[in-house]
Amino acid sequence: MFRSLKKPDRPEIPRKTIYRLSIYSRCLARLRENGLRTVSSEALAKVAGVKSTQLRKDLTYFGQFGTRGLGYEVEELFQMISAQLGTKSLQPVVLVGVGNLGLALLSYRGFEKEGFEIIAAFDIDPLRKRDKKPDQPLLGMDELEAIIHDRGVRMAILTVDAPSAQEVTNRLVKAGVTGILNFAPLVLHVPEDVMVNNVNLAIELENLSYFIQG
Amino acid sequence: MFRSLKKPDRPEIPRKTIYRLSIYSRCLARLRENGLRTVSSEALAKVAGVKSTQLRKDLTYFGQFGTRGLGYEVEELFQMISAQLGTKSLQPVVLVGVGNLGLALLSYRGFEKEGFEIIAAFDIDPLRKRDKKPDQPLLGMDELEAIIHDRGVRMAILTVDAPSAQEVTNRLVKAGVTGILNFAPLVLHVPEDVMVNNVNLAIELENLSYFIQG
DNA sequence: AAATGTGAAGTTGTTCACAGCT
DNA sequence: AGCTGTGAACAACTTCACATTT
Repeated sequence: MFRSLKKPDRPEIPRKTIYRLSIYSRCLARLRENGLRTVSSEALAKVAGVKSTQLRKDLTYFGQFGTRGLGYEVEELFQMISAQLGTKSLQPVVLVGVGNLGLALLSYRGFEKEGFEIIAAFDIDPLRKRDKKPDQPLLGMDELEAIIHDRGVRMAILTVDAPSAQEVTNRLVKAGVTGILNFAPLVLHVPEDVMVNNVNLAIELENLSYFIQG
Repeated sequence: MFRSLKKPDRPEIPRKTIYRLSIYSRCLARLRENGLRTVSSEALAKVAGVKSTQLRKDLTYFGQFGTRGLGYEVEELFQMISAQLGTKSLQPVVLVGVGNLGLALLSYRGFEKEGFEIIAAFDIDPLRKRDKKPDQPLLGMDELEAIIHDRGVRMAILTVDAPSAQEVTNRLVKAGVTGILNFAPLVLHVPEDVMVNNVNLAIELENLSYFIQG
């Protein structure tokens, strides 16, 4: 993933720290399932794949949560991170562009578990025959604005093809969306107060390919 | 995306520069399609979503390619970047884990266009009924090592579920894979000379959600 | 005049070293 | 003794300022 046009909210906390918070949160959930009550920064850092000093530094942005000589309480730390990330309440999300990838994401159960609900999907041709009928309502583009307004949607997953991506983005932004997870392989231009996270699978592969020596 | 356990190959060139090279490459391809012969760093940077100084600095790691007062030749710069990224030859890739997401990636035409070919897919249950029959051979896990050896595969896309991800990774690494694009939501542990690029969609959403103000 | 190329300055993020609790 | 919390040192990356070329 790479990000474009940052919004400098809560500017003191590094972007990467927030990113790692999500990782810590998942690791803590696993530790908790395994019945662990406390964990040291060393141990948690290991499963999260970072250095222990980095983990401790990351946490200091939010306060002090550990007990010296002992470590952190798994449950308490998990709750703190959830609160910070705002993953305690379910967030409505729309998905635009129901091709292969969009369809796969609609049936991906991972989102719900993490506090997001795809409440509707939109496509230029909602009636086209697809491999599978999604569980979510599949609507035409003309209903986009109404649903976003009515449901107070602020986030969108964009899986349309490159040529229409900017135009759809403009509509999303106008309708009130301020966060876009973009799978289209191009750089979206958006106002400063809108945030775009890009996921470009071809670039990830290309990047791997370079570093493992072409 | 985030990266774990870097391999410091060609160490002088920043990781992020390589990442942006992929973006520039796509922008140049578009400009070329539109019939442009030359482009200034200012103009290219704009479509790539970066500052022009950054683009120029990125390019200096590889040499001098521009003409002062004029700009860059689109075709020449594109060729140079392709050569650097090693995207001129087709790379064989395997995909492991044919669930919803894996199936979608198998039909994603974007990879081939960018120089990667998924030559085979593997699943613990290749005969299970799926929404769609992939174009690539869908094989059982017992054939994994043989195919990797025979075809000289060095890269893998990992779309298995979290519990089996580490075990599958160990097999991939043992068989000779040195680059893994990991979609499983956990941190893989691999030897130093193996590179993992992680794509975690839930984390991307969570991250957006934080920055747009939970 | 217009644009590149680049050393130096600035900014951001990471790691060290160790003081300070329990 | 063991482990957290953190200022200070360090490293990586970005931007500036401007010399240089066409």
